[in-house]
Amino acid sequence: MSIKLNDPASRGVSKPTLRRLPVYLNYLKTQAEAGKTNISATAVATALGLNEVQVRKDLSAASKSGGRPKVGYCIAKLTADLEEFLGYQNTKAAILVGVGHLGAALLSFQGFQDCGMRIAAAFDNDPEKIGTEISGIRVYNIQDLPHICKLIHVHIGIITTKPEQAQNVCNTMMEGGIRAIWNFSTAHLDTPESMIVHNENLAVSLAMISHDLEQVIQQEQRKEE
Amino acid sequence: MSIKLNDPASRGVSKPTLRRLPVYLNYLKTQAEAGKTNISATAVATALGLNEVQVRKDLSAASKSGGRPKVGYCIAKLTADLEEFLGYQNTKAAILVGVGHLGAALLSFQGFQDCGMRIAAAFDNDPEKIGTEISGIRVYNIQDLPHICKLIHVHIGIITTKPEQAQNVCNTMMEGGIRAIWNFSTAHLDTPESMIVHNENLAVSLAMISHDLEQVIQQEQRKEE
DNA sequence: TAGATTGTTAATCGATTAACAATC
DNA sequence: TAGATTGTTAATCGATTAACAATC
Repeated sequence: MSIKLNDPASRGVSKPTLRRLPVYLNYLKTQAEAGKTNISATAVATALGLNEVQVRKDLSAASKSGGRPKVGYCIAKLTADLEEFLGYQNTKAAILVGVGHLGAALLSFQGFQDCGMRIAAAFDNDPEKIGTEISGIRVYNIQDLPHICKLIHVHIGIITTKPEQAQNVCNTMMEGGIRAIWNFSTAHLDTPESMIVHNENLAVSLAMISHDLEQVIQQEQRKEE
Repeated sequence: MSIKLNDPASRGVSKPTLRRLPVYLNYLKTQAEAGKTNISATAVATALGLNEVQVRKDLSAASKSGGRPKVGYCIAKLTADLEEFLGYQNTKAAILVGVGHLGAALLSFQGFQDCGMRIAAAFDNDPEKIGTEISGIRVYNIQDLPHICKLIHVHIGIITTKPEQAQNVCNTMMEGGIRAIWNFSTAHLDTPESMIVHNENLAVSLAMISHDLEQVIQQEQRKEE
């Protein structure tokens, strides 16, 4: 295997850059709504608290139209460029397994459409839930997953089950031809290298917040002395 | 200001390391449940698909008891060390604003306790929601936020409102003495440098998944030629 | 002792930032 | 023209990985 999988660098942007692009996109939308038509990389950097060279580099990597000296970027064009780069145009179907509190919340979340994703079906093993609909999305029996997946040509699988069930669900998803897994459970998934796995681990975020918080508080106590 | 805020390096671990620690911790728990008493950094690295030197460095930075050559780490001790390092012992109170689908899901989430966080109160501006309880957590009027915050000595604020309301909520939280914000809205928050802000942006995750997926699919098509 | 494993010091790699030339 | 801004090339910084010495 010559090209590393999971490596966005193959299309010229680093992972950190890729992470920042949606943030720029979001900011551009607020500025467009505020009635602005042009914006400079400098202004974006200042507003978001980032280094301006970094922003410029990011934008020039993802935008094909580019900006003009003294004028900056046309917000409408840049927005379109970023959306194209991020693939927001061609909507990708996804399935979700585990219709608990979090699963149901994601099914009801309206923001995915704008990012080019649509949850086509949900799955659970609870007979009470099977056959119901949440925000217009039908909940199917988990056993039907491989069959239904192949039917609707879906590549993305979202796991919102308990950690104990996650690996099993993951295996079932692979059977159904799922290529990328968005894992909201804490479980580490064992997958072949070709599988894309993105872990959305709340414990990780919380750890960072707690740690930073402790730093700040300790620092303050030191100051008080 | 001599020491950078928001910089975990001040206690000797880099941000990437800090992100991996909860992942190790989680894996250790599964191994303890499986009846193992000792584990080597090598084994952890292999299981999680990480570089073994990286794991060893991470563990030696966060563990005070350390491992023994040929034996590895005592899982129980290492677990305790990591939990202490991450501050899971002393439970931190948090408040949540925005009791929609996602907010309610977080209120019902049982996993926070294990990570040293407890949501003490929730807030909303919807009269239908104010006064109700979700998983035993009372929903208060957003107007009472500053007052209640000062009363219960809380440092962490969780924002699960619509993006339009996020900045306002953020300001109210600062009034109430909140020091760290866990922002689940897409809005970029404008805060003083001393404020800790952690953005949990689903669009960012989705962008990474879509991008990786596109890479893999394009690569396959190239192969088919 | 031999070998597995730890923990550290040095080399490499990649991302950020600084400096600069180009241009409207 | 002058100045703001773009986009790129070079320097710096930090994290990962490799090499190695220590130890049970």
